[in-house]
Amino acid sequence: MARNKRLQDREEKQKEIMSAARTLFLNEGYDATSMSRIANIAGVAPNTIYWYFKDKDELLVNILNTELIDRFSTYIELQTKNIIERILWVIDQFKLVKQLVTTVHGRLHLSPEIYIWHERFHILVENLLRQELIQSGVEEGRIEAKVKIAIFTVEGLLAHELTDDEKHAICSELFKL
Amino acid sequence: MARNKRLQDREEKQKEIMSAARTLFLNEGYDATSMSRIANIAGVAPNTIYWYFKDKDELLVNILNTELIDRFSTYIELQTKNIIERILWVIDQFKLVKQLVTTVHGRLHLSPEIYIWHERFHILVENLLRQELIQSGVEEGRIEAKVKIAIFTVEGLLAHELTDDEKHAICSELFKL
DNA sequence: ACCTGAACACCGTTCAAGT
DNA sequence: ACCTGAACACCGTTCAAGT
Repeated sequence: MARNKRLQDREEKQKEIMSAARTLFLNEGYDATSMSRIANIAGVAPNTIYWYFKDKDELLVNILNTELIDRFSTYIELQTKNIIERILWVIDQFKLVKQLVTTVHGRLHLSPEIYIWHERFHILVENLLRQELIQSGVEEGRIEAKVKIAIFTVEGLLAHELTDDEKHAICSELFKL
Repeated sequence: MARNKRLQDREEKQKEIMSAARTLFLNEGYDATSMSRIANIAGVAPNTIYWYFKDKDELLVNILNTELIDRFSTYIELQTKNIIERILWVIDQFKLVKQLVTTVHGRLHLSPEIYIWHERFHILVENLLRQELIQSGVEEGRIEAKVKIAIFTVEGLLAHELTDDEKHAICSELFKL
């Protein structure tokens, strides 16, 4: 199975590069992380990364996707807790990705890949919030506006440093009525 | 008045640089605008900018401040219209600055100047929204949470492209009850 | 197919040298 | 005081050349 061996090697190398990029992106931020540093940690030449990924943006989108899948699958197993606790959990989880929220917004109109990823992400989260709002008994006509307010608030809570008490008060207010 | 002449020249040159930077920052974005292009339009050598401004971030903060003062002073004269119209006006005004909202959030932790500016800006807008919410009769205990939700929503409306109807529905929902 | 050294066309910023 | 040319230490990315 030479074919499979090759494929496995390729995936492994890809994962090494992504893992190096992931830690750097999360700790230092996207702009502050150079391809050279990623390559250094992954143990390859800087231009080798371009064999596995089209460019820096595609590398970011790949990391965002695996990150999203990981968190989302554990979210599903959280249906026992109440709405506010679930939303707070989401915010807490995404604290790590906080740096990248701003990066994504900033690169929307520079990278088509990121634009598409962002659209998909919003639809996903909006569906999730809509379901939560329906379940908590918000009347039909107000749901769409409330969904938008909710997602903007979640983004705000990610972008700005607030205390746990403030976060809790805001989430309660969000799902009141 | 050689002294005054000098001062005037200095301010004029500063304004020329800021005006060049302003148009480029708003149209192309902060990162996409190089100091060379700014210098080119302002008619100076790239490094001359550093005689007038400490660095690119300080240049941005200066532009943000004059922009803020301009818009804010006309906002004061808007007290006749109702709350929703006033907020929609704010969002419409800041559409131009949209690009820079993301930039500011992205550079918060890279530049102390921008960090301080952002804090001041938030306090200003929060005071404004708090006043609006008090006037529309929101009960004491819920005001602080509602203020945060309102400011996050305004930021969200700036960062994301929505239709006028959606914007209106969201603002009405924000100031309901 | 996979990886690299060298190069390209940029950055923001500094500094010695000019006026 | 004001302005500049030249240089510095970077970027992300490309490409011809190797295995």
